[in-house]
Amino acid sequence: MTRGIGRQMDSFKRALGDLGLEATPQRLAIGEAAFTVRPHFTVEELFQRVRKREPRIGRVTVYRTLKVMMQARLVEERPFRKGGMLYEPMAGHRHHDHMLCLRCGKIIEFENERIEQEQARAAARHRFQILTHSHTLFGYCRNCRKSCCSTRGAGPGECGRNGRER
Amino acid sequence: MTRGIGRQMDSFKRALGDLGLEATPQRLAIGEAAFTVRPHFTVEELFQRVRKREPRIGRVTVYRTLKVMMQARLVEERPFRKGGMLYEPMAGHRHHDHMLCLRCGKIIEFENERIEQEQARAAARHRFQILTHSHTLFGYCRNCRKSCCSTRGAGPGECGRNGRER
DNA sequence: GTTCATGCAAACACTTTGCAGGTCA
DNA sequence: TGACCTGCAAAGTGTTTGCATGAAC
Repeated sequence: MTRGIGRQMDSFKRALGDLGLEATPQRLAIGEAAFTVRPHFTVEELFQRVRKREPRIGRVTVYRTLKVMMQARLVEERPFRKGGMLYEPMAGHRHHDHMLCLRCGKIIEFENERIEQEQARAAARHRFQILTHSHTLFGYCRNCRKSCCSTRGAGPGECGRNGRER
Repeated sequence: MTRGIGRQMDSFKRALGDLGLEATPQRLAIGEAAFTVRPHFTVEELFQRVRKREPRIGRVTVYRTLKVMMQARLVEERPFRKGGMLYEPMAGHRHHDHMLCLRCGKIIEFENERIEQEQARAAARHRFQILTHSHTLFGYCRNCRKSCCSTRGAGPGECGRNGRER
């Protein structure tokens, strides 16, 4: 199931038009890859995927196109990892937040309407206009907390190396 | 008012001892600077501040000491900005989350007990053990939303350059 | 032929690593 | 002397920029 990639591509093409940019084969290939690759991807993953179809494409074009897609709000940038962003396509997704396992790197999505409401209320109280937000819980997932230290006080990194750290 | 820097330094010294590390003048200077510099600082800011007192200190030592302080949970890393982390001392602070103005770079702290509760509930539902979390709203602060476009759909960067972007 | 987009290489910013020298018991 | 720590320089990583080439109207 491709969760409406046609519609997402249509939005993308429309966005390109709106911004006065051409729908080049490279941009379309990048868009298609971004909408079909796994839901949280790095630039490098996207690049590798695009390369399979368009071997002559450059990393730079991926960066530039991603920036366009962000402007059009078709993807969002997530500052999960120290070196390098994770990207996430927006369309066809309900809004959600994330739990990130520090050991195995697993990403769990969750949604909570009450948090969204409280968040909006807090912003209103400060006359702050929210454009986007990022809410991420870092810790250990169901599996990793078993095989690992289980006291709350212990910091990550004390249980041996984890999948995402180096 | 220095919000208990003596106590924070004590915790730091204890943490160094616990980790089998020596309380060298460099480490202590970095600790002191970290606890007295503004509440969200970059490595560079901390480095410059430490340098005033200890001109011969190196950037590397700042990085290394910051890592120790993170292990001891005396500071936390915040992935607010694209290139480079922001650090925040923990002790003497009640827990809070952040609103970050994309135009002027202003950081507003807020706390909301109900969000914390819901967050804990969501984690429990997934058997996820939270070590830390990051909850940040990106948008425009009270002042910048006035002098700027005010439609929700417009993305950052369309209103002229902002303070933190380049 | 002009305009816009691409892709290489280089530049850039942040962080980590290798290693020689320094400090202190 | 030995253990640990520091600081320089270099390497590593992710991202952006400069510029010559290339494609499309």
